[in-house]
Amino acid sequence: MPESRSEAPLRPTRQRLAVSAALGEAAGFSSAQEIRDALARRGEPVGLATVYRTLAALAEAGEVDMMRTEDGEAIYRRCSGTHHHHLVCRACGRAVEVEGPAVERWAGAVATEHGFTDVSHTLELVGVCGDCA
Amino acid sequence: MPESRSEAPLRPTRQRLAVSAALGEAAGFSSAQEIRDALARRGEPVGLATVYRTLAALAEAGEVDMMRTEDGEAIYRRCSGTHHHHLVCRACGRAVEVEGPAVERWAGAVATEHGFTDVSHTLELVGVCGDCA
DNA sequence: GTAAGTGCAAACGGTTTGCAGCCTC
DNA sequence: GAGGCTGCAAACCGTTTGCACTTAC
Repeated sequence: MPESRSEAPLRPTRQRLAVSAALGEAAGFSSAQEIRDALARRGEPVGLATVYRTLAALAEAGEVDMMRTEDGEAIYRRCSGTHHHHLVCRACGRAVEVEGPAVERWAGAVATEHGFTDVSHTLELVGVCGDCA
Repeated sequence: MPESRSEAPLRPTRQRLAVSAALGEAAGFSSAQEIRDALARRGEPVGLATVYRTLAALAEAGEVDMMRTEDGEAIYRRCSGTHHHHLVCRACGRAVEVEGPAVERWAGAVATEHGFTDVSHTLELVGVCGDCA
């Protein structure tokens, strides 16, 4: 098997650019379907399959992060410089972005301590917001 | 809405006891299907639907935690007294349990700061362990 | 006896894939 | 011109649900 190093360069087609742009504009995480809908509404229809393929490619290339919602849906966000987490209201769904330098540091320390490298983490807080309490 | 307090007592049927027992014996997380297979192998067949319904009930009752694997499968573990998180090797799947008092505290603080109450959190660390590096 | 619990199989919903045609290099 | 890329629709797969039957109380 020849490759395994840098994969194919990934052609800059209209669809790929559109998906990439949509990801850039979205504030937080978006699901594949949301991206598809947003683009369709904007007059740049892209097949759902293509959205999934593009997202998979971007994730592979390390340009986007992928997470799972509580009910198993995949959601994506462009890998932004600032890494943050979400505090979500389980009643109304409102979400607040929070940063946790302390957590980041702790994660790194724990990983090292156990001999792990190249560690990433996922953290999610779920509760009831003031309005819904 | 009347309820929200103690729900129905949950009848101790053969199936429920079996699922509960299987969860107790499993070291880490198990998927619904794994539980079903394990029970079937042991000669205690339980319908898949029943396994799902039982797990949902146990989760609702706070007796088990539910998480999602990277590919969207739901996995469950009995809620042990000590709340801990997992550091998983993305190559061999080995998992180490870690505790993070700092994280727990941080989560509580952030939640309060934003007016959220009754907050729970999920945290997962994924990396490459020493053996696989 | 009654309502909760169970099994089966069909329905679901998000994701993946096969294939014929289109488009970038 | 060749091979990657796209769209469509069918296939997948874990999970949920409708319904008739069984069982705990």
